[in-house]
Amino acid sequence: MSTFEVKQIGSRLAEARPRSYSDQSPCAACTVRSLTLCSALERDELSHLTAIVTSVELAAGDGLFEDTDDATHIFNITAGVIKVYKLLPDGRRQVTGFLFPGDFIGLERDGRYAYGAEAVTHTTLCRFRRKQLAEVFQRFPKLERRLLELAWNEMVADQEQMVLLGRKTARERIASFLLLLSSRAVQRGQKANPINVPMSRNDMADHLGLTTETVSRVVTSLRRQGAIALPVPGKIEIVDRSALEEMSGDL
Amino acid sequence: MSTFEVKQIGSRLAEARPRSYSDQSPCAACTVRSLTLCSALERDELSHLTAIVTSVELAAGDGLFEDTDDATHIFNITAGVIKVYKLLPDGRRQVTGFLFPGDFIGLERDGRYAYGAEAVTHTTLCRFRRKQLAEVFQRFPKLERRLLELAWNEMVADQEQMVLLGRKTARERIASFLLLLSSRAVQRGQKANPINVPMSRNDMADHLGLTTETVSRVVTSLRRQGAIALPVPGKIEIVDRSALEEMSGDL
DNA sequence: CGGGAAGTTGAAGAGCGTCAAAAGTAGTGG
DNA sequence: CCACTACTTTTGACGCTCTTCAACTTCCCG
Repeated sequence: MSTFEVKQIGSRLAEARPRSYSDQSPCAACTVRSLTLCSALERDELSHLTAIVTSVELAAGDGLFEDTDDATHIFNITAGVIKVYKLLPDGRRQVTGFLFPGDFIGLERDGRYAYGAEAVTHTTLCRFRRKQLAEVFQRFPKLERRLLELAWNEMVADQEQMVLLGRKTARERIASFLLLLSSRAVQRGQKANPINVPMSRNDMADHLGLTTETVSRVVTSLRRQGAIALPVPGKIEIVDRSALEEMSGDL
Repeated sequence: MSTFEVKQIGSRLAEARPRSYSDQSPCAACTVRSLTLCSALERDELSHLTAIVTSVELAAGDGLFEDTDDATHIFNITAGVIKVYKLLPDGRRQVTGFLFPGDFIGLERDGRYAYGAEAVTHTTLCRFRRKQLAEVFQRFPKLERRLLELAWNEMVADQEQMVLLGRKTARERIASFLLLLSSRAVQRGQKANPINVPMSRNDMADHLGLTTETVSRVVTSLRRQGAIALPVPGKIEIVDRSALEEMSGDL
């Protein structure tokens, strides 16, 4: 399946039901509302958002946008996992973040997106046109305050990631990353232990400033030493959490 | 001079003239207003900010706050350079950013600062109590919008830094850093060429995920190859900009 | 001047990357 | 249901960049 093909699927869905939303108010049933922008509005105010929102659906591997695209929209993940990345001209890639339900995507720089974004798993998103969202912001300043909070949270996470990339060893990076995935799962109301790790070794490597081979070796080493277990591909079980925590370098 | 001692100096200045500000409106004469939060307000509205602002002055090497301190204030640099950093328990340090006039400091996490902050050069700052600033925000939502813009700018910069830390070689990191310092100087209305590099090799290293020795070696190498010159300590002249740009990896 | 910090330079070593190949996994079509 | 293919992951051997450790030099500030 080509990336282009599934992008089309996403687009079709998007065009398919822009209006139905303002009637049904799907946001009222949204499971991640408390995590995201929309928590700033009361139930009866949500219609102002539903009126301008559009649903987008992506299959695993689909691109959402590239950093060369005009930053016309902002997205909000409702289900699935998205990776955002930056490329160097020679092809080196840095995955600057993995985003989960409730997270916002669409950082802009000079009218273009500040990064590329691609679905790691099958994903659904809420799509807002920037201009329209700005109008709603005019009416509800508390939305802007909420967006500011979300931005600050992300900046705190970015600080941590810089420590990881600048000062941690390969083993510390993997341990930190697994613990982070676990705690983020808890934040979203999921259980902490068998961690969902839907991204490939290569994506992990590009996120942690390593190579696939190193990630593979370290993960194997952690398994052999009994800190983690790999029951099925895509899931990692934390067997000895305190060992992982010590290895993370943060303690 | 101990860090504690100069902190006292800063504090004394801060207490010394909290009131004089609302009379004189120093913000009206502020040279970096266009870069910062205050650009969101008209001249006659500035009094609402000046009423709650306090001046702080730091000598080079002084700490502004540590990540264990209660995040009671937000600061705005008016002159000088501040470094913000995070420490690992074993002492490894990551300088997550160097901040210049117009930049904001005081990111919070769970009521504490998200990082430590220390003056690189002699520095002056505007200090706002968070609670009081929040009240002014209530009245002028456009301040929040401006803060959101500033936060987004910083997030864009953080993305770049992650690429640098995760995927660039030592040489590319140094070249990128020097070019960034140069372009940031231009943003603040200074000239691009003899770059002010007030931070120590050690600070640079901790910012770029390297060691002092490596920074020193690469800088020497760049000088020998004629890309840069070191007329005086603390200044670096870009002799061959396009060579630096090629070396940065971004082109 | 003089003493301590900052910066430079050198030699040796470690950690991670690179290259290569094998093993495992998933999707496809007969 | 199985075979075929393509991709991902794992494992191994080797090499290189950057770190580490150490000594020396330069630069400040008293």
